[in-house]
Amino acid sequence: MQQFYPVLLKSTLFRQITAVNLAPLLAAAQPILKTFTANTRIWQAGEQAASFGLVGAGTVQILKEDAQGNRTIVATVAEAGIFGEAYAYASTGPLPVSVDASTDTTVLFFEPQRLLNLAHLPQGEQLLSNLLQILARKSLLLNQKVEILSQRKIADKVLTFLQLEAKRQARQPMFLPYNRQEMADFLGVERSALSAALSSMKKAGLIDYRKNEFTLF
Amino acid sequence: MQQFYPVLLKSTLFRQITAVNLAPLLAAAQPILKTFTANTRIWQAGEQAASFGLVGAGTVQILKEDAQGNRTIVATVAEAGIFGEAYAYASTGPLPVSVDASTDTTVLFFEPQRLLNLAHLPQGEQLLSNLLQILARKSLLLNQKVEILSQRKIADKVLTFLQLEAKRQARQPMFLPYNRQEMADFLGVERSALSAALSSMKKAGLIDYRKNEFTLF
DNA sequence: AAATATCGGTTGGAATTCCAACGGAAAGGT
DNA sequence: ACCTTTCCGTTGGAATTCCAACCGATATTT
Repeated sequence: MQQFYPVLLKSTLFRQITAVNLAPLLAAAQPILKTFTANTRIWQAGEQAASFGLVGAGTVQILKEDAQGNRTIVATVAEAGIFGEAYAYASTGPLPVSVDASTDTTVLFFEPQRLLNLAHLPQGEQLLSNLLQILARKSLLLNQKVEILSQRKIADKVLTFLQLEAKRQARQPMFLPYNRQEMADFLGVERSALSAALSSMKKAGLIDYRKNEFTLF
Repeated sequence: MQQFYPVLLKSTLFRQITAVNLAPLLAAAQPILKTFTANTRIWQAGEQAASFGLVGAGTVQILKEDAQGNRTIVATVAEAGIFGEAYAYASTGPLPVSVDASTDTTVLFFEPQRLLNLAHLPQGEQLLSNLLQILARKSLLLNQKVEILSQRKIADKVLTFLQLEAKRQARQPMFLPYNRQEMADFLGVERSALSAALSSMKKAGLIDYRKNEFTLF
């Protein structure tokens, strides 16, 4: 377990926890450590998620599989990231998504209710505060995504997206961590339609861009 | 304050808290009680939300105001409901929405970090568990909304929406708490286009409905 | 009961987006 | 340098949605 201390200390869940307090917290939290080889399933949609995972090493992918068997990557979680926390604390019904190890992976599984008992330990409240912050920020991000997807025209989706992104990065021009296809997927539109909308907006003087570097006027 | 005990006891925040434990928890949480007359502003978009509110009496509305001054009702919060918890615990930037009292209203404002100190009190952990559950379930609801809005065709939005609703209500037929206009707003489409899609889906034998009573085949 | 308002389905043309295909530019591999 | 792959803008026709308008049915009001 000690081998994962550096990863844990840089995770959002253990943010601001000092090294000396980490061991007692972990001793009380009693995470279960499991390893997975590349391209194996960690959780299957339909299971009950009684715990949530922290990626100690490797990378996992959250997948949505529709009735026809089409796979969609919902999210990628890298080292020090956590997954399943919303399902674990909502404790409502089976998982609607599956989780795969995309590389050789080690996951620390935490029992949600056990973390609540840590409040009396040194920095136990910090840990709970981190957990609340993680869930709260996820809600805000999803709220923003809903706001974008609620726009009916591609140009409006782009503008809403860029306005939020400009606030987040607090600088112009901004660099988007997406290529056109990924950006189109995020906005819920066709890549070619997005390209057309972007060049028309550039022509109209609303925005400027070159590759992933965008300016909003 | 005692007058609000019945409301608090039926709120999701104090769910499962017994009457005898309520007073000590409130004494430590020290919510600030404020009253508002109908149609007055509680929070203005742009402010920092340092606390979150629990509606002790009345009803409040969460509003989004765009650059042109158009108001959109994002949510309505009734007695015993809470608002602003995600912004309070995310502690990230100014409010993107405003909050109005739609009737004469009393609000209890809680300091987010103060609730973390309650863990050692009787049922203090229950309170934190409730808080985590509230945030977690909000994330799941938003996830579902994103899933619906990501569908590009109205028929697919309707099907996704009805499938999720059928799971939630666990019975057929199901009753939707929306009229057509509200349903169209929720799905992010035009009312007339929704009506057309619904009747075409009924003709195709995919669904059946009469007013708000829907069946999914 | 009559008048009024609300709600939901329909319709037709305009606007928008999808979809498949193509091609040039850039990046990566051998 | 050559080949291959990936990325992105463009194009044209099909499909879908928007938008305004209209209508009948069903409440609601007076």
